[in-house]
Amino acid sequence: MTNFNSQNYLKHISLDCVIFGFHENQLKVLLLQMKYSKEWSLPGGFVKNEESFEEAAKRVLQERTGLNNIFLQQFCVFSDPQRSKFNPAVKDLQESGTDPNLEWFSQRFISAGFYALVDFEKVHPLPDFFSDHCEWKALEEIEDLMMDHRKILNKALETLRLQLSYQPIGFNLLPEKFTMPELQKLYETILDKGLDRRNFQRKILSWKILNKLDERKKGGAYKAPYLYEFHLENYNKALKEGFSGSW
Amino acid sequence: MTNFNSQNYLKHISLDCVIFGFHENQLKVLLLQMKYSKEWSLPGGFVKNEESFEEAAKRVLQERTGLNNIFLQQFCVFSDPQRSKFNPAVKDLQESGTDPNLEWFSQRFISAGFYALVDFEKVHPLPDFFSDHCEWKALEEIEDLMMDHRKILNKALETLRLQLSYQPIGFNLLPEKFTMPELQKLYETILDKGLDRRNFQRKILSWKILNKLDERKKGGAYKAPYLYEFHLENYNKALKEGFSGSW
DNA sequence: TCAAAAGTGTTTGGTTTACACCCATGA
DNA sequence: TCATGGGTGTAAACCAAACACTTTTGA
Repeated sequence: MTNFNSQNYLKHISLDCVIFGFHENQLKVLLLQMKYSKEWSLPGGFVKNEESFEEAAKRVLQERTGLNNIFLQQFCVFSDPQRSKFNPAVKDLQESGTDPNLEWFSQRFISAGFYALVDFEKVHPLPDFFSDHCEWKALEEIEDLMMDHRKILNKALETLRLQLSYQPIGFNLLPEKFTMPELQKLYETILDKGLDRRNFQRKILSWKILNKLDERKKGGAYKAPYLYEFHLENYNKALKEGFSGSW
Repeated sequence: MTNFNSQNYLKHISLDCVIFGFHENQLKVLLLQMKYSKEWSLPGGFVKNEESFEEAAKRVLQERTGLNNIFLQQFCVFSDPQRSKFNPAVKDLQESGTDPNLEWFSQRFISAGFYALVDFEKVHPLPDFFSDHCEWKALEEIEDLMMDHRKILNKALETLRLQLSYQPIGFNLLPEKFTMPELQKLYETILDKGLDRRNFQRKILSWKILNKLDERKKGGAYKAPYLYEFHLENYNKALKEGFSGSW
C-alpha cells in the first residue's frame, strides 16, 4: 500500500465520517465503494501520533471532499470488540498480495464517529486507496454498508435530528445565499415531515440569525423568492447558546 | 504495580468517568486523590482487549462505587495530543521505583468521557492503585483537577444540563422512592436556578412517568410530602422518545 | 389569464407563567 | 398558635398551529 506508514498512526484507533449534503430535495451522504468487495463504506481514517481526533477528521474530510472549514462534530464512539471483523480492507490487501500493512488493518479498531454538514455544490469527491468510487448517495438508496457503518450512519442521523431541535445547524448544508423555501425543504427533508410555510418562516426569522437581501433568486419559475444570508455574529451566538430548553 | 498486565489492554485508549451524586441539596462528583502528587482525579481506566468501551466503563464504575446497573453514558472523546503530558501516575510509579508498567502509563492516551448518575446513598467509594482517597466532592468545592479532568467535568456537566432538557434523566440521582420537593431541589441544583413549586409539579406529572404512593415521607419537619416512584414502563418510553423538540 | 409559488397577517387554542389559598406539622 | 413547608387551583400572558388573501411570474 502506497504512502502509508502505520508507524505514524495510533494503534486501534480510527474514525469514520458521515458527510451530509443536500441536493435536489434529498439528504445525501458521501460514500466510498471498495475496490474488491464492492461494498459501500463511510470515509474514514486514522489518527496520527501527534494529532487530535478533530484534526484527523478534518484531514480525512479535506482529502475526500477538497473542503476546509467544515461544520464537523464528534457524535459517538463505536467500540464493539467484534466490529472490526470482516473488514473488507483486509481482503483487499490479501488480494493484492502480501502487504506490509496487512497486520495494521487486521487490528481491532475503536472508531469515533464524526458528522459533517457541507455545501453539496462545493464538494469534489475523491476515492481513497481502498475504493474506486466516491459518490453522493441519497439516504433512501443506501442499502448495506460494510461493517457497522450502517449503525454509525443511523446514529449520526439521529444526532443530527436531535441537534436540529436546539441549534440552528441545518444552514451549513446550504450555499452562502439561499431562499426561505430552500431552507424549509431542507428542514422538511431532515425531519421527514411537512411544515407550514408561514409558521416556519416566522420561527426562523425570530432567531434573528439571517439577513434578508434585496436580491431575489432568479431563474426559477413563478414568483422569485428573496435570498437570505447569515448574520454571522448572531448565528455564532445562537450556536453557542442553543435554543434554551423548557426550563 | 500489582495485578496489572498492560498486555490485556488496548494501547492509547482510556476512559474517565464523571460520577454524579446528589446529597444535602448539592450536586457531587466522585473523585480520587493521587497518592504522591495529592492531585485530584476522575475515576478512570482502560479497555481490555475483548471489551467495549461501555463494558470497561461499567467495570470501572463497579470497582469505584460497588454498584451495577447504573445510568451511564458516553459524552465526548478527549484526544488532545498534549493531554497525557504531566500524568501524575507516571511520577507516582517513578517514586515507587522502576515499574514494568511505567512505559504503559507514559503513553499518549485518547480518553472517552462517560458520565454516570447514581444514588448517593448506595455508593461505597473505593480508591484505586494510584489513589489513597475516594471521596464525594460538591461541585463548588472542586478546585484543580489533574490533567484535563476539569475540562472533562465541565463538558459532562454541560451535557447533563442539555440532556435534562429533553430526557427525564435526573431521577437516576434519587432513591427509588422520593418526594416532589426532593426532585425539585435536584432540578434546581443541576440547572442552578429556582423553579416554581406548582408549575414544576404540573410539568413533571404531565410526563406520566411517576406513580404517586399513598405513603408520605415521615421524619421531616412540617407537613409530610407524598412519596413517588417510577412508572418504569412509561419512564423507559419517555427516555427513548425524549421530549420532542419544537418541530 | 391562469396555475403555481411566494409574501404577509390574523385567529385560535394550548402551554407556560405567575400568583393565592388552605392544610399539616413541630416548635 | 404560629412559622414553615406542602398540596392544589386559576387567571393572564405568551407562543405555536391553523388558516386566507394578495402578489408575482411564466406558460
